[in-house]
Amino acid sequence: MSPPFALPAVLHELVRTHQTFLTYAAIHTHTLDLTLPQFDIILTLGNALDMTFKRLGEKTLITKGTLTGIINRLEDKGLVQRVASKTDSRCQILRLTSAGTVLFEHAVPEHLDYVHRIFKGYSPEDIATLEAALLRLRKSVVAGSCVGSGKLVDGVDGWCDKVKDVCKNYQGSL
Amino acid sequence: MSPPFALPAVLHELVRTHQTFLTYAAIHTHTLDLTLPQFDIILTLGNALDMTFKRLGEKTLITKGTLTGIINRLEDKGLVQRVASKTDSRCQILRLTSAGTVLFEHAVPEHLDYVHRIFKGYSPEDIATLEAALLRLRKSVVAGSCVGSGKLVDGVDGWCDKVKDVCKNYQGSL
DNA sequence: ACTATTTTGTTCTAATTAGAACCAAATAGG
DNA sequence: CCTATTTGGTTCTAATTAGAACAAAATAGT
Repeated sequence: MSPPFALPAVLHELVRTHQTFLTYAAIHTHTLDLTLPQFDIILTLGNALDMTFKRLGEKTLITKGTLTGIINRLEDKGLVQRVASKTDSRCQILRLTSAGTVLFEHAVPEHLDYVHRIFKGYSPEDIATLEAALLRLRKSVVAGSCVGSGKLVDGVDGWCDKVKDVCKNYQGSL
Repeated sequence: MSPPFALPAVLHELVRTHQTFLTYAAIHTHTLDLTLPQFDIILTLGNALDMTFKRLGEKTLITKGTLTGIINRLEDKGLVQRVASKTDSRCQILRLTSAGTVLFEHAVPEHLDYVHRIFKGYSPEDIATLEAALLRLRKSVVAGSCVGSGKLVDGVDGWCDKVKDVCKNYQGSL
């Protein structure tokens, strides 16, 4: 029986599906002695040149305070290096080391094969429909943020901007 | 341009939609000086009697090591109390205090109104379709776990059981 | 009745999360 | 050219995450 006060079942399912996926994906990355965020960064750096912290944060959705710590740990593992930018003294360029590149070339195709198993019974249309449904939901969350004056309750400003910031457009992989 | 190695865009969208929803939901719970996991526990305890740690962990998908810490902090806030079980000395029964009940009665309807804004433009069919699609994805993740012998690579056992454990059936709210 | 196994919640650890405060560098504006 | 503002990355904080190890209690099996 449904309790008298409950979040919509669809949101519960969103959280649960997300958690199940993370658990599944982490099982493989743990065999590489990497956490999911660490692997995500290796994947992102392997696909681009001259990545700054700012760009990496945008692509991986990791906030900058957190990102500094993760990069430190990847540096300690010898997989990532920081290079000072020649054009902006505030910036550092992040690159995979030789070991990081070797890991990228071996582990990423393996991981993608592993992840693609999820969609064994899906048609391309099924995948496109699900992706569109999720995008719609994400846009609705942002739209929900913007109802009214932008204030949820008296005294709480800026929440519309905050959700939009998370939702901001960007290109790139997970 | 799509990078040569990337996770399926639909999974990227799942992660992003989930994060956007959490950010949105947290904006409201922060006005109550509660984090999302804390609020989730208040919501769950307010809807049930005689909740044990085990049952609460199952309903909220919070692992037990984490749950102990969150309950401690809610106890410190005077919102939750532990009561020894009369039937099993290992167990403690978790209940909302008077203050916790007052908070539940005021804050939860407000939060549900806030969350329901997301679905302003959705028909009941839209919501049901999305929920079914997410459930299918979650089941596919579990099915992906079970391909082959249950071993991802040599030396890694039990991952099928691990994902199934996360995916285990249960009733209740988020 | 006894032994072996499982279960419940706690403690502990390493990593991540989000975000504020900070400082130096870059940019905007007059 | 100067002042004000914004930006990029670091440091710091509190909370959460996942999961192993543990001890005591309950259950299973003989």
